[in-house]
Amino acid sequence: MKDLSQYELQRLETIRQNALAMQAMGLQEAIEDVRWKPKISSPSKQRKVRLDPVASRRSSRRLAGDVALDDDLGSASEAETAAVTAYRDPNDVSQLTAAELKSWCNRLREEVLQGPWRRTLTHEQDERLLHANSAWLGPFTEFTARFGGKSEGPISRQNIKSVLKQVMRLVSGAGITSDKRDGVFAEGQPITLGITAEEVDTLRAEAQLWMPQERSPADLIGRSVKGGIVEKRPSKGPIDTSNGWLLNHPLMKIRLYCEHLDEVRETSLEATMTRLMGAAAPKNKGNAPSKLIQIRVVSATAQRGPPLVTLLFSEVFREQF
DNA sequence: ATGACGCGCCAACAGGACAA
DNA sequence: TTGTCCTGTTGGCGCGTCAT
Repeated sequence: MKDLSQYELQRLETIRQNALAMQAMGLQEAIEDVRWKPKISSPSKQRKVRLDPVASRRSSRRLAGDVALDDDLGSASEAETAAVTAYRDPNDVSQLTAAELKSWCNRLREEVLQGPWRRTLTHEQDERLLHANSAWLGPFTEFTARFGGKSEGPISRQNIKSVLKQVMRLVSGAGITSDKRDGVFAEGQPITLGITAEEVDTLRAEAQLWMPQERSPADLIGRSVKGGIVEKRPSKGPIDTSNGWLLNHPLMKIRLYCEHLDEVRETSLEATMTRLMGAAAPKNKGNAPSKLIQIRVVSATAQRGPPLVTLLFSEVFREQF
């Protein structure tokens, strides 16, 4: 294992120490349970099957599910190899260190900012977007990637990327268009960090009237906004066939982040992060913490020094509050 | 010009949560 | 127990880019 930087060596050592600590606590089986495994997907019922089955036009190591590994690993010790092999998915944010998560999110935002959609922004909208990007979209992305999923779990790269693109449009004030109808949603109403959860819900209700999902989100039914009243099922007009990806999901992520900031203000950063890391009862409907969350707690406390995510968000919030 | 590959978009699907 | 709702993931397709 040559040419590894000091940082990489230190990271490998941390992973190795964690593995030993887990083993010492008899958690090896639990580690195996939560370690990445290829999903066995059940055959789809309705997805159309290619009538003329031909080999895929594409072939690549990535598409074949291959994992890129450093060639130099051949000379690594067993423990080092095991540590690196355990680190299988570079996009599994739950396995990233604080610095890696930050860097991963920075790259992702940069990627979204490179998209062709940005060329449609006016100078003013672009300035607004860049300002938000340097001010709060970073922490928003890190929080959403790490805790924005079901039961405050991580979400996929694809998911966060889709969300980011729509959020950036909303933040710039350019708003969101659809080829299913005329007009622009939320044009000239740029979202800022000061938006409240209630205001986000009003926007979601407006979104449900502008481009409704087939079934309205339950919490919005009956809500009266300037465009009308949200009904359980829209009676006529265009439908958001993307099942909420156009507006509802991105707005929900913003709301989640608003609620997170509120919680930090009302309690404390430490209490919030402790709860998020699973030490306290989860707020979602009183369910027992998942095995995954329990493991994360152990993993965080087994390390020397403060848990990584606490370190990360401490840094973020010191800047914000 | 052609083929390989990466990526975005969209809709179907999976599966957990909850209500009846 | 069963059906419905909701949210996140996956797979198919088409287009753009790059190397040959």
